[in-house]
Amino acid sequence: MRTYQMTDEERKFLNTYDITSFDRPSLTADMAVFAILTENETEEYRKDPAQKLGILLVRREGFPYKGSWALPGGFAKNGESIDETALRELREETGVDSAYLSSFGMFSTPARDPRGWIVSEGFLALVDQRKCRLRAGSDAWEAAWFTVDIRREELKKHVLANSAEIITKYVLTLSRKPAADAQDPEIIEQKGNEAENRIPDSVITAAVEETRTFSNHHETAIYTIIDSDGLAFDHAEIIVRAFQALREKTRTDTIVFDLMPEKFTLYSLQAAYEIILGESLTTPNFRRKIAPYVVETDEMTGGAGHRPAKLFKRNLDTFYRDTK
Amino acid sequence: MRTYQMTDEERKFLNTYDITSFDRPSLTADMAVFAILTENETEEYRKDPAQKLGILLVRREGFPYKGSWALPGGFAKNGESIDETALRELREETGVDSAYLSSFGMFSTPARDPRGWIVSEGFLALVDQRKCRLRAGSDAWEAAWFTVDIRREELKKHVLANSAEIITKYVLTLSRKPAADAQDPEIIEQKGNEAENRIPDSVITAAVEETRTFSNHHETAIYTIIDSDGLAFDHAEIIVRAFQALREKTRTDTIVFDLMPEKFTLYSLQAAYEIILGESLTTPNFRRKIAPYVVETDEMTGGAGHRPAKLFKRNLDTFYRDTK
DNA sequence: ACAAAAGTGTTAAACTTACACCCATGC
DNA sequence: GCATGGGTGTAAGTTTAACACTTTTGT
Repeated sequence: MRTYQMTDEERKFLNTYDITSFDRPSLTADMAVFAILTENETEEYRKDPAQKLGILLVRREGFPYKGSWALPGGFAKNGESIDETALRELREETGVDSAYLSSFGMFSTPARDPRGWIVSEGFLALVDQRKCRLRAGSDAWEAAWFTVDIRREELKKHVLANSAEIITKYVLTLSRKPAADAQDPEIIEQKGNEAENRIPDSVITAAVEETRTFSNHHETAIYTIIDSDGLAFDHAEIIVRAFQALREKTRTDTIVFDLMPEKFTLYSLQAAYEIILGESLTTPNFRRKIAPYVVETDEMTGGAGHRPAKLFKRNLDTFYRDTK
Repeated sequence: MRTYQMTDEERKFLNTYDITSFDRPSLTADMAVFAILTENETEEYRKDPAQKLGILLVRREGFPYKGSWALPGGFAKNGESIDETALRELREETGVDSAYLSSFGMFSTPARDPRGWIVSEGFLALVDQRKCRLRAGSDAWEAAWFTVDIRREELKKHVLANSAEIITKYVLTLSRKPAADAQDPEIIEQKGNEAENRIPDSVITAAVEETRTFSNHHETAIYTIIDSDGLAFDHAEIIVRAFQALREKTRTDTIVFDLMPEKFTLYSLQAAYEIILGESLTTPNFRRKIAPYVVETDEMTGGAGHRPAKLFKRNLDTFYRDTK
């Protein structure tokens, strides 16, 4: 029971209160939807197809940044929470309505959108690519998976007695996943279009500079988009920050399972970790670490030019147990 | 260099684009400003004064929730980022302009504010109480420190084969810090007021229920305010979530230093950790752990009924070094 | 046969945890 | 003397990290 009681005086205040008389921003949810993409089969019968980190982008149909690729997302509606906005957008864009979803920060740099004052809450979404059914949303006429490659480069490290400045450059390379072939049921609805659009603008590059300043015992990070070729708005920055959030959460939580199909081999799970963390892990150690979070099934893989592997699934017991 | 070029067609679009024709929310930054409060001296000459976790609240001057206590905060202005809003509010409210400051999530439940569609970004701020100079902001006529006590209570744990529901109740008790006495320079400006306000409504209680649902391998947390006596809006929920963020960050980062004065004893640092984590730590182990983050000064405490302690300060070297 | 992935065991080093112990001070 | 906080050492237990090794498959 809420003990707050409204008085007549207050009721009168609220009736005459006009919130629209104050300047206020539009609010959007921008979605960084990650998945593990499986490269096309190689000819070598032994070698497993390579796995890559993928992100979902949509091509902008209208101004501004018409024709550029952007993160899926959309405006919040009155009467829904921002999480509901994010879930609605995810559903519209991928057809998936249950996925790992969490916000990782607000993007509100002045003039980040030429249309006016628009702030975005960034959301990290992890999906199993094979469950996605891409289709065009209201503001976009094409949705596609891009592989993500983020190269980190430390440009400058200035450490003084009681202040420091560390500049890091993130070089983003997003490559459009080779067009879905016939047997791939991924694309359901996609407006066929002019020849111009068939030209595969398959690689997007961008560079974001992160300036971390330490002074007065506090850290501030500022991001500047150095170069953004074919990516709309400040989405290059949002992608970098989303990837950082993904890496951070991968280290601390067991969220990688959300990128996997229900049943998976331990090797593919390890590969997913390695892709996100950007380092190779030693198999025995990795297995010991994830052992509590998986359970063996009685199914096996087969048909590859090597020893078959047991299929595992998530151990739900330890999933619930992590209640601090 | 930004390679995006605007066409005439796009310029025309933007000139006629009216962002105000869409429904949009007001945006505020709500600040959970934490500090370590030192209780009044005890009579026992040996015993050090107790330390408590404190939070800054302001009493609302206008409707709605007139007379209730609320988190400090305010509306974002066009032309500033939300972090700038937060820093501006912190400065206005405490006089502090350099502090640990980070956002911990958006609050956007429909109807959370009776004035209309208002969403808030929650900010965690950690300050050294002794550096604060409280004063009234534009919307509040009184600011005060409250000690924070959050009691956790697991109400229900329903774990099935592949779903679970865990309900936890957080009972909040906020006690106004005994009025500043003469030698305390904390309060600079404070509008003196009617006798009614002298009655010390010194204790605020509230209860928030957290429902964590696990289904489809995903976790969702929903917060419901069960009882909020004297706290405005959904601020009881924001305080609980801010405290969770504080505890989480205390475990992973070295943010506790931001609550401490420049020079401190290892015991007071340990006490700060214990207050936040809600558990007692063993001294030798604690010291080993924080040893890399502190450096000895040549100063000592004295005058208490026990052995004097060395004063330490933060080791800035390791502060910068944590660059992953 | 052999390359690629699947999978196990062993050991040293690092870190965590628990606990036992002594020191210095003001009254 | 003694309660209180200040401070150190040691040893057991656990976790992490590195590496060496065997197994199974399709061509």
